[in-house]
Amino acid sequence: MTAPRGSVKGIKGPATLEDVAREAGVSRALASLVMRQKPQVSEERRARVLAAATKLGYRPNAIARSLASRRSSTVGVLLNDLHNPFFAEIYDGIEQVARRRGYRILLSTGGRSRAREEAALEAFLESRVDGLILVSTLLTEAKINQAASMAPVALVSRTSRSPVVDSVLTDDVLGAELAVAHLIELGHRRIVHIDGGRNPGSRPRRKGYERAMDAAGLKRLVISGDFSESGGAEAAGRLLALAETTTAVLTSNDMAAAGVMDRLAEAGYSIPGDISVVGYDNTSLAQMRQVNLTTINQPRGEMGRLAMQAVLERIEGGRTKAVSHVTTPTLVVRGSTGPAPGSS
Amino acid sequence: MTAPRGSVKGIKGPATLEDVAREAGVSRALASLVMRQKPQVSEERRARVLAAATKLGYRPNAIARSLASRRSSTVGVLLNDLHNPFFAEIYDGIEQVARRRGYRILLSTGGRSRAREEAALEAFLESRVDGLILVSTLLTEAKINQAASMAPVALVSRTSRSPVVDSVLTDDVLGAELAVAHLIELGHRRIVHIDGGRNPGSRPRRKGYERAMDAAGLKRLVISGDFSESGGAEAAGRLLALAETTTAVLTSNDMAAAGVMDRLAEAGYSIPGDISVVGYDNTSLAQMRQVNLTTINQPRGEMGRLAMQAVLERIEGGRTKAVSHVTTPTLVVRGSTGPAPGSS
DNA sequence: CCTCCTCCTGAGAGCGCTCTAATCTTGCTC
DNA sequence: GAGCAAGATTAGAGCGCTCTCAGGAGGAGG
Repeated sequence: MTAPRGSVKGIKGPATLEDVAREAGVSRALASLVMRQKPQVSEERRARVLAAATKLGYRPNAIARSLASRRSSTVGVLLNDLHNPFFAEIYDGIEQVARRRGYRILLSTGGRSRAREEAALEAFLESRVDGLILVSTLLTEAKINQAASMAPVALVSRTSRSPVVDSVLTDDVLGAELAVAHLIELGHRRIVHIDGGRNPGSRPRRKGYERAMDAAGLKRLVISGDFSESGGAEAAGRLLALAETTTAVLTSNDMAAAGVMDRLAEAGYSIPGDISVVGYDNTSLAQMRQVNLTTINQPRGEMGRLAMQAVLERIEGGRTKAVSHVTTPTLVVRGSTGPAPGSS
Repeated sequence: MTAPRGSVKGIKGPATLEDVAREAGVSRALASLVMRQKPQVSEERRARVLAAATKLGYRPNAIARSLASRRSSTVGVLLNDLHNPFFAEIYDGIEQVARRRGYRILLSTGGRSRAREEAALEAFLESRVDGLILVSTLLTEAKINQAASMAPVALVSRTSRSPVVDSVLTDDVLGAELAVAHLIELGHRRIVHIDGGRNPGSRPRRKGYERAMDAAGLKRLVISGDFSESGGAEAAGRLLALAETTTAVLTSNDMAAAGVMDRLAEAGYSIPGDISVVGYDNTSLAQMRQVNLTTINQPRGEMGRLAMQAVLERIEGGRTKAVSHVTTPTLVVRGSTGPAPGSS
């Protein structure tokens, strides 16, 4: 038994506003006003239209609505990696605001590939999203600016010199400094930084490390890595091969830190007995007791919320001046850091 | 300096197909044929249209296209929890097929709340998605069937008696049996199951546990839990309070297993020395050396791919008979399981 | 009882594109 | 060179909705 679709004659799709209006005995325009909850409709008519809509199982066609109103009420969100729990919480913040304000979210992932991010961006633009949130994107400035000429853009965890793009970031220089200060306080002197390669956010973290090390008069050593577990493990391998005596490692994200810890443990080092490890992001991963990682927290939910709000301010509020929200990172001490060996 | 949008007169938006056609000196219909890569167009005209499109920076309006063609080329994907890495990989599989076949994905998360899932479903339907993939959804059969009357639906990790809905699942009964068999082989006799509460997939896993225990003539003990770390920890707490002597715990997902391990370790038990723990899903979490969890693998990427293919078969192939793909789980032995204490 | 205002209501013109049906070209055949 | 099939191109009618605007219904004021 197939469910009867729509109403009266022949093969008709879902009920349209026209059908509802006819059923209620009013004009299509009036029915439209009711569906959009406009005030200038008499209670009696409103009730009649609503009843008709329910009777016919009417469901507004968002596509037609978008075409006619020239607004899609949709914001495109581009995450570069769904697997990183860091992004899930940013998404939560975005989603929360979107839901409250009646916006839909079109989500895409770049899969850590620039080409795929470009394709996703193009798809967003074709879908005529009203706004765009690019999280830790790999896109070039040029592409971002081009997109910004079509719809408001907010960047998360990525800076931009563009005057037409909003951004939400954490003071990563400070974050890294916090981490290094913590290690120094624990007596560490040989502190290595495994950086995040070309990922956005990687550079300021390295800079914070360098600045803090310089300020303390300590020798810097940076090993290149990336934002993944395997990248961290691989970098740790290279660190071990250097035969440098190191007592602490600052990584540039938690996943990389987990990889580093793996590799070090495998090589027989005890953490934090022999080597202390600090991550970055305070993802759910770091919070797990088995990982128990000292790390730098970024207020992710808040960041997502700020980004969505920034976009909405441009869409609905007409703001045109770029804003940049810089949130403050905090140090979260857990079990992966301890006194430097030999320092009483 | 604001970027000039579109072309000629006044405040015009982005270039339209009409503009392109005019620029190329052909009809709108012809330009449309070119944009849709239809073959019946002479090379000369095709090139002219393409050149005009490039010149004007034309970008097809997906909304207008959807309205006119009555297909959105979009599939809605509802994940119930973005934080569970299990879902990220299913999404990868879905996305991979979607990309290859030219479909967009509209993603929503239910946030583990049925009300929010219902709202998300409604939004999908209003957006006139061509198909729907519900992953481990909390939605009622009635809602699912109603949705299925509007667009093809595929369920992942959730069964349905409905004859109009496709489903992709893992043989969870077998999975749990595999886990129990493994534990028995290691000499365990007192094996407790911490189940997944009302989450889809939880029931067959419990059934597999019960069946395997019965078959071995062992006493069953099920403690209710859920699919989260905190739920696992909490259930482990209740297990400890029972003062039962237990040597092995089978949880119903990896996150819960991590919570269980936390709680047990905190209570002074060594894993797997005193108690063995088995998870379920083989998420990236289980693979981490720090967690190193013996677990049951589900072919997630494959499951996502199958779901997307099933939906496409209905959209494009016109299939109407329901299919149900059952994938085979496998046991992945890691460090969280070992011989039962006392069994040589 | 008529005018002016304030509210409502309904007609109609699109939004940018697809798609069917009709028209126009060509290239062949005989 | 007429006749015609096959291929290339175009006109035109929507898809379902929003939105502007003219016009109608009441009520207050004169």
